[in-house]
Amino acid sequence: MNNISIYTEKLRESGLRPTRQRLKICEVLFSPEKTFHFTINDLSKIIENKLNEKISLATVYNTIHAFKKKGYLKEISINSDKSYFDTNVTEHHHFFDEDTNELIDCSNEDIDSVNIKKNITGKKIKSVEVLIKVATDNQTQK
Amino acid sequence: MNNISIYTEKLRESGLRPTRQRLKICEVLFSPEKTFHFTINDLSKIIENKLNEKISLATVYNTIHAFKKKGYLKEISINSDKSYFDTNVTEHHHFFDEDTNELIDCSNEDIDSVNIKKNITGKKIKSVEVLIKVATDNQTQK
DNA sequence: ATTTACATTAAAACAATTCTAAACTGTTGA
DNA sequence: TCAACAGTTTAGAATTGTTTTAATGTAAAT
Repeated sequence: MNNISIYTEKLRESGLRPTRQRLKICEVLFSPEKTFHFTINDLSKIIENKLNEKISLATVYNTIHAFKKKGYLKEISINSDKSYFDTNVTEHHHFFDEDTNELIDCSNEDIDSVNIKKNITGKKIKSVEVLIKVATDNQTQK
Repeated sequence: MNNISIYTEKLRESGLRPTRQRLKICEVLFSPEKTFHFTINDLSKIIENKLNEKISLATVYNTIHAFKKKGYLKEISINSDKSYFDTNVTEHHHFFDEDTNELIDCSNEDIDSVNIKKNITGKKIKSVEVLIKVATDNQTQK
């Protein structure tokens, strides 16, 4: 199965037809061997610059949201001014570098599993994620 | 020391003069015995309804940001569409109820301390916070 | 081919936040 | 006392990220 058919499959699974624009989006999201974080704006710029294709923002938003809903992408809230998405959809932790505003995956082996002793009555735990804020030593906490 | 002078002190510490409007904001933020979470909009509404005072949004934003900068408030990012602030400025964890969009403090005794085995080179850990998303059992993960 | 459902797009609408410029307030010092 | 000043408040404008709209375009199914 080549990449195009993988992308087509993912799009169909997400309830979307495989159009030229959407396949370009897939190319950016799913061809790199490493997972990564991005904003809609980042993604838009990458497509425009590297792939020489101008896709309207509305299409990008629609596609990203469909992928998120299906579970092919995951949204991460670090600061409130924009949304970050993660191509790593497994439950995992993050470092956030306050100097550079960079978000870095934290491998699950690098952190002991978190033990929660008490839960909210009548509720089930859906996810447990740790955010570790880091900065150079002289930096004050944000 | 009565409340007003505490508020005056906090404002001065944050580089702000104690004006009528700002004291009203302090009254909402710092008089309750329990810490709580709020959005700028919440705060604005509370002041308008309960305290019978209409304060312009710009003033609310400025004051809140000065308090945040000084460390009297803390910003929490849960979802990207709005900013939540917390009057509990200690390092602590949260439950987030996906059914109600409610943010609930998790007492430090209810969770074992998180052990991070590996850090980012050249960086110092500024904070480690856990976010536990919960929902009723039949709910799917967001 | 024609029909139909879905897609793309630019532009408008929207919501949260920030900025601006004018009016206001309180303090200071002639 | 009151003029001058520094800091404040405010409404409204501007900005930014996101969503909606409505017109046009495209592809699949009959």
